[in-house]
Amino acid sequence: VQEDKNFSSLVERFNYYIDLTQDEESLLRNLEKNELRFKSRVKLHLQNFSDNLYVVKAGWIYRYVDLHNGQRKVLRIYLPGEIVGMDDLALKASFNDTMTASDVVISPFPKKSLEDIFSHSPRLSTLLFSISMMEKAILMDRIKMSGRSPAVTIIANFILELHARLRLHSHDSDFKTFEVPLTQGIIADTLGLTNVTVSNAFSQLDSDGKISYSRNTVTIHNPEKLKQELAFNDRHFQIDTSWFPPSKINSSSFQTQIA
Amino acid sequence: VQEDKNFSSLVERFNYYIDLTQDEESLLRNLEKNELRFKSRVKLHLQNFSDNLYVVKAGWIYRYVDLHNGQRKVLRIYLPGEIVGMDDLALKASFNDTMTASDVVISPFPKKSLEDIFSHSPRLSTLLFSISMMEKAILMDRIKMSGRSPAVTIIANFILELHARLRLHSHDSDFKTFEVPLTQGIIADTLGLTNVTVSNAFSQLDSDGKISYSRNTVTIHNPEKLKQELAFNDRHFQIDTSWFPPSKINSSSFQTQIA
DNA sequence: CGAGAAATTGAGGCCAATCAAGAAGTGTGG
DNA sequence: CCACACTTCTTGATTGGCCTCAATTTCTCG
Repeated sequence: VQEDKNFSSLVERFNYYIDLTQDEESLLRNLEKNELRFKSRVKLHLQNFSDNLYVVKAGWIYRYVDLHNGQRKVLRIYLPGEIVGMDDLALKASFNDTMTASDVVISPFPKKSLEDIFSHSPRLSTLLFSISMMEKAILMDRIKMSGRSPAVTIIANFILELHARLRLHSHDSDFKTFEVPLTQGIIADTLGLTNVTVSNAFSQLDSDGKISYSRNTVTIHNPEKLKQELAFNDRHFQIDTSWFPPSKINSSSFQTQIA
Repeated sequence: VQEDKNFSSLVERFNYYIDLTQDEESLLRNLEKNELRFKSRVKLHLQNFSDNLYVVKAGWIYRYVDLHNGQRKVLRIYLPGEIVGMDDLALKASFNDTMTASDVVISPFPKKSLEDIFSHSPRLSTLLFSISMMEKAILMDRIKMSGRSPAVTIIANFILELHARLRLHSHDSDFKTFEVPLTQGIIADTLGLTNVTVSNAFSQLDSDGKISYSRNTVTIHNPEKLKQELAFNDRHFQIDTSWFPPSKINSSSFQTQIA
């Protein structure tokens, strides 16, 4: 768990794509000025997501719904630097439940704070929009997979996606081992499979010498080779920033607002 | 096919959510000032989507990829008022193919034009962002479905989604019959099923008295009841606009730009 | 009217779900 | 440090639904 109070997971992530100006950085840091801490495997009884959003500073969080047939479906897993609630931004109310998968630190901020960004920084707005479009492309990749592909392929793709998302924050160029604080049951509910199938798939991937998984630690033995085999598209490294507006901040009232 | 040159499908759609000012309307109309027409069932050899986006003014379009195993996967179907290419906005290049499902009219505009919107109208930017987030929520609904649900349920949900999307443009309060210019093969490729399964599912839905499908015309006999049965979430009617910035247009250079 | 595309219907095989039981891992209090 | 309860993971046998292959009928449009 991150201990540095001044650390901003959003700034780290956004800085990956564009060089943030001081003003832009302030706008982002403004969203992470408060902190909440929670233990692992607890349900978050957050206020309605129509009022607040939550930046994940550290730890893993997931959102799910209970279906009428008794099954549970995990809709999305949130990693550090991602914003819980953004997906429901357009909705007036959300009926998803939220749980922590590990010890977490999150920063709540009111939806209204997004207005600051949209009103004052066209460039940040554009990046925020582009990141969301990228996440949409990833969702489409998942839909591309899910259509009756063999379970082993689905799981392998899922692991590759986690790998790609985590690598943004890793400074290790040979990044192939990471912790996944998820039970196989949660993974199953994410992918629309059963824990039995997930278990079998992992054994097979292991005996095929592709991915080993034990005690919540995953190792992809040859990430590049596996990506090629599965035609996996690593979306996270490529955002087209060529058409972005300049970084000038609109309106002179800005400085006073964030002060 | 829409014949009125001044008709803007974007304005119609956006006006559903907020009352557009004159300036905002001009910004949107600016995206639809050119027109291209294509016949049904043709492949669109458009310029790379990294440069241009396309507003669908009339007709249906779909994008797909050919998978290595010989299967085809339809990634998304575009209806009037939707923008082809927005999903790849963040990508530097896109390798999806595009086909028309019916006779279509589309309006190309350069990606740079989006910058105008982001730079000059925070309120439109926010709406554009919210609509994209709504589409993301819909994608998640599809993922929620696709996890090993019975084929009949998947198909029924798909039909309900089309119904909800089309209703935005229909002024019929008792909207239950509409044309779907898609073959069962295309539907199958959209949902990750086979044409055989789609056919069987439609027969069953028909004999259950829920949905009838013949000659590309769908009738949902009791939309509200079916929505309830399937716990279908109609996302399209509810966008939370409460936190939107005011409609003022930034920068005095705006009027000259769109003149 | 005729040819090609699309939809229907049927038989057989395969993969993941389900059900079930046992093993391994995790956390707690004595 | 161990004992105990609980969760998670593994392994096996059976079942069911969708895919595949294939033949026929219906639709569409020049």
